[in-house]
Amino acid sequence: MTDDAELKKAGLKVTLPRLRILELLESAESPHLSAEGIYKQLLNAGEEVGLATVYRVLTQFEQAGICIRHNFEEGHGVYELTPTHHHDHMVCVETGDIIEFTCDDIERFQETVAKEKGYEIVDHSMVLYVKPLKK
Amino acid sequence: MTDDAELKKAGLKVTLPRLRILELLESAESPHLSAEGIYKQLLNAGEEVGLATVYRVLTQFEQAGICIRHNFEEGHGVYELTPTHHHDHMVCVETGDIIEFTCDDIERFQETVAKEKGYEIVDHSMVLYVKPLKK
DNA sequence: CTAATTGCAAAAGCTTTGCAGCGCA
DNA sequence: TGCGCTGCAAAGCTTTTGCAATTAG
Repeated sequence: MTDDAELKKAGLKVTLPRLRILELLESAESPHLSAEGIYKQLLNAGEEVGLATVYRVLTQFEQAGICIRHNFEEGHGVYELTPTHHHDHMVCVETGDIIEFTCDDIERFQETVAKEKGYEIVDHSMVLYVKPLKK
Repeated sequence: MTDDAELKKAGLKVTLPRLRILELLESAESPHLSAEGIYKQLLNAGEEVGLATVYRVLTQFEQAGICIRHNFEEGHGVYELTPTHHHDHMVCVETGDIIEFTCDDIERFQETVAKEKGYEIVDHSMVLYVKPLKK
């Protein structure tokens, strides 16, 4: 689906700020971006956009299911395109690198443990804070 | 260990605000408290304390290992006494209830998956957002 | 045309910090 | 006594909101 169609499907008018932000999220270089980061990249690229618009668009994208927001312990939100396949994250405490991973076994145990307590899972967040293994 | 000794061990002078905050954290009724929540409880109890002091004391407690801070997706930090036995949390999206749970199997898989990526775990946060099972 | 969208500036919410005075050891 | 601690007020950060001007459809 084109970006254009994606926005229309979400009931959003196709505007330049929205297209640019969507493109940034889709670009492979930095799949995890903060609002501030997106704003700065747009400014550097010569786009005229307000920080408030970035926040508004990201919120709309999130509600439309286009992207999701993480709250790692960094003091600000981090956005990524809604993954086709669910995954979780490790954050390297030394480099700040964000590593994606999946673990079906863990998911299965999460379901089990929730059921034991009388609940069903709506969503979950799992972040491993890690450091590189010594060689 | 007495509260008094606990503070001294952390290199902190034994003061009224610190004792009161430590008592609140230890009280079984509300093991998960926000800075604001602690502040209000102290005011209601007739204690004279500043919100800034509550934040400072909680930060000191955290650095001393007395308590830990969680960042659930509520827009503010939540503190609890450092658990003797590690556990994770479920947050009920309907009632706001916080349920503690442990799952050794999950912990084991986390170690494994981190090692596969060339890292070792420093810390982790796992929060399941759940809703009650329909009967 | 007209409701949606935008940029700017102001404000809001949580948390931290500067500072002068107070209090524990 | 002396350094740590406290309360208050002010400032910092991320994020949200009000508003008038602009724009997509």
